[in-house]
Amino acid sequence: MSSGRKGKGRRKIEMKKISNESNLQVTFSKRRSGLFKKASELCSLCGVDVALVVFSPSGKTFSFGHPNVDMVIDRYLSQVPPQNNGTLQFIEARRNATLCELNVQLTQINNMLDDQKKREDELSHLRKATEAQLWWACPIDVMNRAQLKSLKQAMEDLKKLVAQHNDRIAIQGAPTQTLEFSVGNASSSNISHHHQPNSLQQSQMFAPQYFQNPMLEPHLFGFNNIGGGGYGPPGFF
Amino acid sequence: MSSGRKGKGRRKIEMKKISNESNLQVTFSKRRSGLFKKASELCSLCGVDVALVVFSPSGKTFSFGHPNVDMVIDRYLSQVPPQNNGTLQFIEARRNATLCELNVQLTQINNMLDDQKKREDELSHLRKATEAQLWWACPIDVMNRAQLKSLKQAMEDLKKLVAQHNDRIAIQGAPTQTLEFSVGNASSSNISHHHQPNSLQQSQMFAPQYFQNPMLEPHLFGFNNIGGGGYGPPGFF
DNA sequence: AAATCTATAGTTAGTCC
DNA sequence: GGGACTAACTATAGATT
Repeated sequence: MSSGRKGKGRRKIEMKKISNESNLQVTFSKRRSGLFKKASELCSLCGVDVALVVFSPSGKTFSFGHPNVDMVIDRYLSQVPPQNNGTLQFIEARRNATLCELNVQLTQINNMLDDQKKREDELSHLRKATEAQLWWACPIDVMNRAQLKSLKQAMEDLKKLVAQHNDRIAIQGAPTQTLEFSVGNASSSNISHHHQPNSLQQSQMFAPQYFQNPMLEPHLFGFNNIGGGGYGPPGFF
Repeated sequence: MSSGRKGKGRRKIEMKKISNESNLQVTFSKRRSGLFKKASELCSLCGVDVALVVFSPSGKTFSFGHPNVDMVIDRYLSQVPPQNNGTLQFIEARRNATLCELNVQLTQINNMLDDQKKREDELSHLRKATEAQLWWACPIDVMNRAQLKSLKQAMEDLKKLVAQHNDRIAIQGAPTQTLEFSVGNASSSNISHHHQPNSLQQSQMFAPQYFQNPMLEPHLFGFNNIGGGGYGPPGFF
């Protein structure tokens, strides 16, 4: 009774995507639980703000936050935007989604203004005609026309601004089933769901992951030692 | 070899906020590392999307995400809004903060447009009247001038609003020190920093935590067993 | 797919640099 | 703050029900 007993108890596993579907599901559940527990413990012990969001392989959403997810996300988002470069520029994508509506409205406004301008022109024309007959008419209408012209210019500038702005906009949709549990003090648990018929969006391929922080010790994770292509050398952890 | 040796090695700790400052700091660092590692492992093993954001007691931001934090936040945010009811309605509070201003501006713009339209109508009316009967009438010029003038004013205001609007969209506030590490496959690591002098915003008091998910087993954590007030019974974990 | 079990892999509290 | 150490403590892979 010494060596052969390798079949029982925890065994080390390679740190790569689990191929066995059902195995993956089990591991996901267990580790998800562990992860959320750890996060909660970190809050409890250190009283820090934490947000954790996990999408299951089947597209379900799990999240935890102290004081709550959105608070933390907000805090996070409010400090990231300055980093408008490259990868992070889409940060406000969703924010801009609504902006898109605003742009639509602005466009409408522009259209209306154009119409107006047209009518103004008509008016101007008419007045001109009138003026032609009224020798004592004042030349102010010329002034008016000039004003209208600059006005139109202004509007065009405006339009350009909005267009630029619009370029920055991206949108994506897809609601998901979500459910909340109040944890800890049970004062304000609220539960709500909505449905989302969308199927899982996980890519089988791994996209690169990012650590973003001032001093997360990469060496602790050994990530800086990774030479090969995978997520990490087998058994690294 | 039995009882006295309590001084060395890990000891169980109560699951409540650590009072000793420096102790807390150490624990925070260690557990933060562990948490991020676990999160990363979950990604590696199950290939799921994860976002994790942690604010240190001193206000520093640590984050991890697969494929990256903002992607996941975006996904998360894009599914929560439909749930506009109750507690969660404030979800986009901050996000909407800026949007709110924009809406105010739009409203103003719309109002101005309405005014314009009204004037348009007046004008149109007047023109009709003029056209119909008084080809020799002069007063329209005056009318036109006044109306056009105010119109121009309106447009100028509008332009100003839009300009402001644009400024605000470009960027606001508070850069933060942030650093990213690419994890796993080292293809697109990008690193960037900036500073954030903000001090810690943690409340010493714990606000309630929330779990938000479809089936995160609360009993696994024992949270549903909590009768008292705290985060959990001492030694539960 | 979830609850339980078990042995073990992995994490971390306390302490010293 | 970070690294190293040790001994405990915890999480969990795999099997079972």
